[in-house]
Amino acid sequence: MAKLQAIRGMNDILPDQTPNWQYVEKCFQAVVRRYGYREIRFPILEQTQLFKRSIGEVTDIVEKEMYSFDDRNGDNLSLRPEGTAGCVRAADQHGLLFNQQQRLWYQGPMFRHERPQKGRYRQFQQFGVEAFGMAGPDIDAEVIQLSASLWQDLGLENYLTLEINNIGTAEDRKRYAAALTAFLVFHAEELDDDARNRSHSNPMRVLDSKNPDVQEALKGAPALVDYVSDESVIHYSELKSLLTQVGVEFTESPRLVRGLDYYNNCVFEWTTDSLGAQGTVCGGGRYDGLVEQLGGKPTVAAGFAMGVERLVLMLDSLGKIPEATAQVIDVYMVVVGGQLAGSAVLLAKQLRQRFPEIGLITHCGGGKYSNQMKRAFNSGARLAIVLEAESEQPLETVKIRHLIDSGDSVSVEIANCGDKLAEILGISE
RNA sequence: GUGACUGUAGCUCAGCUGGUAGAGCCCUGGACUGUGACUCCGGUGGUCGCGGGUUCGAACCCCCGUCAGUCACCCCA
Repeated sequence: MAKLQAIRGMNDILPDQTPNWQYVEKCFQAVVRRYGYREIRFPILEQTQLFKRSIGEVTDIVEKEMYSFDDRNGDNLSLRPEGTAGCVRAADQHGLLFNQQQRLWYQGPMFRHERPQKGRYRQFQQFGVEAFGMAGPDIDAEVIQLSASLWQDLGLENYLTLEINNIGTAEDRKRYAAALTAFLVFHAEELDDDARNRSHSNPMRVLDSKNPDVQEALKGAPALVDYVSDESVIHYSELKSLLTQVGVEFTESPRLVRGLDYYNNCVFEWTTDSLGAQGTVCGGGRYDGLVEQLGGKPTVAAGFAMGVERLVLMLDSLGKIPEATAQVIDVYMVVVGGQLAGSAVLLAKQLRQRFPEIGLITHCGGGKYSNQMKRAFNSGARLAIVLEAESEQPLETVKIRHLIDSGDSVSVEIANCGDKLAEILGISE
């Protein structure tokens, strides 16, 4: 019988790696707290319709990457491929949006059926923030600044670059898309199949094609800038001014087009060249029309999401994860002789009650002294408490041995073990 | 979804032109050591990703399929 294995593209994160994740999570939570964002949690499963209506019917995500299925009631459900749609649905359903401002954050797994690759998995973890009810460019700037704060805390500020672009309003893009389609149809012979197919369905996606021939053909194509309304232009230039004032560097990328339909006005991406082909670590922008599109009252919004796997990969390869994040044990209790098991569990219980912060492993499974000591050293503990019977008499003393500093050991009466431990570990009660 | 490369013990790898597998580390037993780590001796562990085909016989420098990984395309976080 073949061994069962994890679903392709869905990874187990093992104990050696989890401290790295906890480190990133801790940093992220510290930053969002600093900016006054509150956590929201919403289901991993939603009606497929939610994603079709928000992300867009003709996007790659909806067309070929969603995990969709009929449940036992015959409802068509999908594992969420991103967080914004569910966040909007949840916030609106519970009346958090109408006539209000909200700063929200979330974290959790997303699912897309893509071919796995470094930094791209079928189940992947995202952090995101969404801000509702604020129309000005100041909230756009805040959201971007928040992400920049995180890079600073993680020590990544020199490894990520910010690209921004103004994609105008939905109306602007409708007019632009028409003009672009006309251009692409005229130049159809110079395009590749992929570009040709998109000329009608999603012409703006053709713009960021990596095919040099396509890029060559695009010379002379109508520019989005010329179709963007004055209002958008002003909003965008105010955002740029704010970013400059706050010291967030950026480059403008006229070709930056996000793959989800709900974005409008300013969009942005943080990218790195240290992750190979999956260079985008964080992306977002404004989505003023989405709430209404999903049936809510018109509510402006902006937000972003970042890929945690990519961040962890980056931090790991750059050596930016502090040593101290790994979980360590403080005390390893060595128990030689089966008749001491009762004394051991009792002492351990008392110590754990008295020092709730320390980590204490009691050796289980018996074995001779030398092997237990070996485990004690390998555990990384600072101290070993040694319970060893000298005779048939009840145990009166234990040894406390330094494992890291000196190797010295002291004998203490079992009743005074806690006091001695507090003294050595410098715990004040 | 497309292409290229890769897949041998828990880990890192070796295996000459086809004849049914080895090393180091790890783990473990013992010796030694004033009770772990040095040194010495011994041991566990692999139907060579899986399934077929070619061959008297393939881990193999043969073929096909399949699964998985890596990288690129694509996509996006």
